[in-house]
Amino acid sequence: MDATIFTPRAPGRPRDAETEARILQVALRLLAEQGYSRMSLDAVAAESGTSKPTIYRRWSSKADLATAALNTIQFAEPPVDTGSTVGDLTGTLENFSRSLLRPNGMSLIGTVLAEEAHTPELLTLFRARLVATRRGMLHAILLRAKKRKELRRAVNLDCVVNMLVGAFYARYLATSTVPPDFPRELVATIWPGIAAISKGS
Amino acid sequence: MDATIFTPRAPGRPRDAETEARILQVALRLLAEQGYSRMSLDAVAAESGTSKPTIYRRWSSKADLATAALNTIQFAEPPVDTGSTVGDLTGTLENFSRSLLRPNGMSLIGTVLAEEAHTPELLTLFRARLVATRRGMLHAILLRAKKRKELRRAVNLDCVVNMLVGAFYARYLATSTVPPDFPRELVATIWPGIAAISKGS
DNA sequence: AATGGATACGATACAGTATCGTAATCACGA
DNA sequence: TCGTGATTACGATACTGTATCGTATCCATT
Repeated sequence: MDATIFTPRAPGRPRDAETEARILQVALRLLAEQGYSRMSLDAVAAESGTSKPTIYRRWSSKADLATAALNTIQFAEPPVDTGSTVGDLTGTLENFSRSLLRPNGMSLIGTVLAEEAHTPELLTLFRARLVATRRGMLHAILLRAKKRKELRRAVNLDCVVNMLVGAFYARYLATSTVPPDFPRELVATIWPGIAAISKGS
Repeated sequence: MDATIFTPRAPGRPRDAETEARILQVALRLLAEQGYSRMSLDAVAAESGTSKPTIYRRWSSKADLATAALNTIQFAEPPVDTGSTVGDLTGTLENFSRSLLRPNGMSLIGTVLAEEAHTPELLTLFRARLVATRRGMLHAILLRAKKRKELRRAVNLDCVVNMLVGAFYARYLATSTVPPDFPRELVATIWPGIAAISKGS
């Protein structure tokens, strides 16, 4: 009885799913490379080997296409599990660092922030799909550690997450680079301040 | 013999210095509100009560005007000196929080990041004028503390600066808000990890 | 006499729509 | 099995209205 099982009749020529994927892929790249307002649908159509009407048949506006493109970003990285809290934090941050340093990773963040006033749905979606996911992973690691009594009771987990994640933004804003051992250094710097028992440095 | 002492001849009608200031002020506001590519010179001219040729007589291009506008941001806040390292850090971060929450403070950061590929001079200037200044103040506070033996010897000061500053970016990216006691909480969270002697929590 | 400012202009780019001929898929009938 | 028509998607192109950057022309000011 489920319409998704007995495929409902499709009267005419079916849409090409590959075309759809190609458009979204190009749109996401241009969004990151050039920012929202510089991303033109003419360019998206040309680079994806299609045409504007084909795009508008699928998405109702530029903003609609942009959010759909953002929505295709998949969070492929599985949760890290190294056995130790420090290792899990470091591993998760290393994944973060890689995705941030992907070409135009920071530009994409800049774009959604810059468009907050004009196209707020971009930031909303970015939050729900990427920011929240990443923060949730870090938060889960810290919460587990807290339940194991590895952390001081008074530690504000959100505050720690903000510092760990934000350090990458600050570093990039200052230098456009992030060294490979940055995640390890971050964890090493913050751990003595949040760990339950302060052993020797 | 110095031309700046004996005012040099002014051949024609002198420029109005107030006009210049008004243009820059409007340009900076629109840059933050709408982003670089949406900031139109027509709007700048209209809102500053002047016209485009008047703008182009002073700055050679849109990018030139935008960088000049960025360059007018003054770092009025004096260095904080409360007598204690924790107090200085907190006070400096509170200043930071205020400037960040000024309307469109984060949008401006987003714009310079998003424009990194297309108009890199914005990010370069933003770094030199604002990022470096703020980081320098925090770094100085930490370095002074280190010389007073208040910090562990192994602490990486840059790393701490990145975490303190970055936490604001991360928080804003996640929620678009920063609570008033955020600076205090940040310092409270990181201090036990970097202080030389760990006293009771 | 030389520069200031304002209006108007040219050139270009963009979002979104319309049209045209073609290709793909289905339903139906021979 | 083969063909025919109906229906929808497709790429290509052109178009409309608007926004934009940067410049030229004109009069006012000093």
